[in-house]
Amino acid sequence: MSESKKPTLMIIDGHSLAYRAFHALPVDSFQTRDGQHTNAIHGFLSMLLSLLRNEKPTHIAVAFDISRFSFRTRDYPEYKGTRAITPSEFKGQVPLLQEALKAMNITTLTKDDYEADDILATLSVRGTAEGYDVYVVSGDRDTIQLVNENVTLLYPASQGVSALTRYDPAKVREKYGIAPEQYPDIAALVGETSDNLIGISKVGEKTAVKWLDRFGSLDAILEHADEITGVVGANLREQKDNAIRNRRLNRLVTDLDLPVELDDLARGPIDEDAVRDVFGRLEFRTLLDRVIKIEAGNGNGVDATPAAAVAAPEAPAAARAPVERELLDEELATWLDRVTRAGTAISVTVDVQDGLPIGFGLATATEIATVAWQPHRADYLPLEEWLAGPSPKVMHDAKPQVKALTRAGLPMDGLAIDTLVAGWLLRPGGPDKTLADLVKRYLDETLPVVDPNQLVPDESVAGGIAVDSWYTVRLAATLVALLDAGSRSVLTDIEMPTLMTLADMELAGVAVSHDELAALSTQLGDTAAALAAGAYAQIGREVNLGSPKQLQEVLFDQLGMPRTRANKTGFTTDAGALADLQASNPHPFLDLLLKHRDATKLRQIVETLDKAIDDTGRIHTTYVQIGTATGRISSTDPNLQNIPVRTEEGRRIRAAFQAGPGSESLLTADYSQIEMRIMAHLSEDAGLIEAFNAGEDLHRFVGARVFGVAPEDVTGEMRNKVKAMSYGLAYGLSAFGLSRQLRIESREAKQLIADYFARFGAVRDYLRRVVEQAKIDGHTTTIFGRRRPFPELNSPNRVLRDNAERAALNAPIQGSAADLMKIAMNRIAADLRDQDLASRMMLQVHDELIFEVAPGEWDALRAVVTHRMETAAELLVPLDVQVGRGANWDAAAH
DNA sequence: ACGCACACGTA
DNA sequence: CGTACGTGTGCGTC
Repeated sequence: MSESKKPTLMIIDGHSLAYRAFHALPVDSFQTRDGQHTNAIHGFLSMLLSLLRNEKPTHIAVAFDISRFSFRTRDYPEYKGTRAITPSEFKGQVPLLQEALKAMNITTLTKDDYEADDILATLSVRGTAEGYDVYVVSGDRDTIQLVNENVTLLYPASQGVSALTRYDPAKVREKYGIAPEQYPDIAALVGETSDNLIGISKVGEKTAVKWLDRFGSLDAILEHADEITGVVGANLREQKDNAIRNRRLNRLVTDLDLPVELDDLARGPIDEDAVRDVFGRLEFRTLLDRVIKIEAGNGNGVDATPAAAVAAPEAPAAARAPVERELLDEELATWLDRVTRAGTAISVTVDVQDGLPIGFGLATATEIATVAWQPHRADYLPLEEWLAGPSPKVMHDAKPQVKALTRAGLPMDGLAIDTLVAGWLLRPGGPDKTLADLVKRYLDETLPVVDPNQLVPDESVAGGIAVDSWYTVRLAATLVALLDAGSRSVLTDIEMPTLMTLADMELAGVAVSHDELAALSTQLGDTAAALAAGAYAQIGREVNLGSPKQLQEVLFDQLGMPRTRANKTGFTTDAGALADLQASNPHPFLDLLLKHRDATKLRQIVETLDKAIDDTGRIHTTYVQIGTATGRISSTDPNLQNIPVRTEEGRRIRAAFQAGPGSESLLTADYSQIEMRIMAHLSEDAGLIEAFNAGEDLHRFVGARVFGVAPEDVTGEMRNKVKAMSYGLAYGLSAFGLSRQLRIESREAKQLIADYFARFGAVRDYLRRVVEQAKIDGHTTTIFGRRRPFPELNSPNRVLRDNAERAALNAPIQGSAADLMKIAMNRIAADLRDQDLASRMMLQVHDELIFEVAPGEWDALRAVVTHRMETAAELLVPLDVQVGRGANWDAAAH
């Protein structure tokens, strides 16, 4: 009757748990006198001893991976391809751990060409067959499939290895809503980031479970894929190969040929001498005592520790941050002095409230501390001096913190690493937007967060700014190790200075006239209302002109117009299609609708801008430094990088951006044809280089070559054609696209491309080369070393691959231009400081900068700006900068 | 309240 | 079937 009569088999995934321990425990705090790191061994053994004491297995084995290569990587080379390289501090600990296990008489198992998980699966099946209670201990979610009435999974809690969650079938159902054996079907659909298995787009756990409930299995889901509606259904049909592959790879092998029988795994007496020897070398005194004690309890049946029967949970090991202390008065100076002298990296997190600092979290890898801060208090002087000095600071998402410090009159210097930016350089366009995201991905831990709704802080959750700092400083080390030299120099030489520059620009803001915007809004509103009334009169009823759905009814049903290009919800009503309709089926409604669209769109922009004006009459955008995959910055809240310029009406909005009080004018400076110049440089095309060195109109020069006429004989039409071609090149334009844009026959477009490349062949060679090299490297690289990964270049899905190819040929061009501009901005900002100029950089629109000119500084500012922009890099062609001056943004354009 | 699709502004 | 973004609206879903 008693369950304890049944033998208990415990099978542990050694690599996965040791690796978790490695990240959970500070590596610096666990080393022997001669420098051997031991944190992974310590964490693993500590957990093992708890398991032995609490679960009392009669049989036990620990499985290890032999290498990162297995039959799965042969099947799918990208399998686990995104895993960070194993740190050397970890690798060295594995053999020592195996030695310690041997001394404890615990069998370790490996199997060539398979993973530890497969060993776990095989033993778990055998154990069940032979009547064992089985415990599987693993940090790999794939092992959930092994759970059943006889098999329990012990899975490390997010924090590290000190707490294990017990998964029996009921627990699996509670957590995932499915039976354990269904888990691989879910995982196959959703994908598994840590294994680099991409699932079905837009399908998360919820959707996958819903489908599984409806159809019963992955196979059935795929069979009935046609019955699933909407975008996810389409994605499923398109990407079903992903799911099939994932399912193939996440199926664990249960019939491995292993060199042991279960009987061989019975626990036997430890080799006490060997244990003393190994533990002695590892300098594990406390652990040695625990091993001996457990052995005593195990060996003769006399339990020397009755308390163990109560099964008090193991005290949490150091899987969490060091104990936090608050630094007061002179402690602060002493602490900073000691830590700075030791040369260890310091992370600081500024507690920002309402845009101002109210406290600080400080951390090294082994210590964390908090400091409350109030203005004008002498006790904080050491901290303020440290902040203002060059001592290297490690931060996460530093920009808002730097801004808060600046507002409080605390300048900061010495920003060494922002982990948010470093993570972005590793995976630009990736999903990691927060500290928690990065901690999860790179440390494989869960960032503790204090629940802000909790009135009484939960003491068991060690969260807060000091803990954030501790995670940040550990993260920084991992990220820097993962960055290649080029990316590291981009981080240090370009991005960190840019962060400081952007902080100043955001604080400066730009003066915008509310009066002008208000007048414009009223006028546009009136225009829109009149246009709408006219449009309604034309169709004899009122519809919502902003609703594409209703417009489709009007155009195609009521007015009987020919159908336009299809989109997901029917037929497009975009401006291009409406213009085509107007040409083929003229109708007053179309014209009124288009004009109404223009007016309402502009009014919407005006309204958004007006709302963003603060009480000093300025708009402060937020630049998102990690906002793009190419290296550009983006702008939000409001976006000041898409202010209209092409139409007369639109330029009236620009005119509302003005030189603020106390300044004499605005200065705009932009790079002319920056991307074409970069293409000339990268391709080394002699013709294109000559075009830029000749100094005449680029498109006229190119047109003359392409059409074989003298430059003065290049017609406007010829010029337009080559202009479209030149711009399209860097985007991967096709003959089809070119013919559509220029509204010419595709035969003519093909001929134009042929003629173009006949004269500028090196450009074509370069664009091909970029893609080929990216396929080999897996990434593109800018002139300055910025990388963008392109895993989809080798995708079997042609749409995905073609899209990736176009993005890949564009990335070095757009990215190098972005690098250039950032370098120029940083140097200009430095010059403004060094020369004590009061003029301020305010806006950046990718290839354009806008400054507010302080009285009397025009000449000095113009000189600095043009010089720094022209010399940001030495290319094979000159960099041309156009400068304009005016009372507002529109007038300052040239 | 939220997410998606559309449409459209910029370089 | 041309790259890179952000925002507002409508509309279906929650």
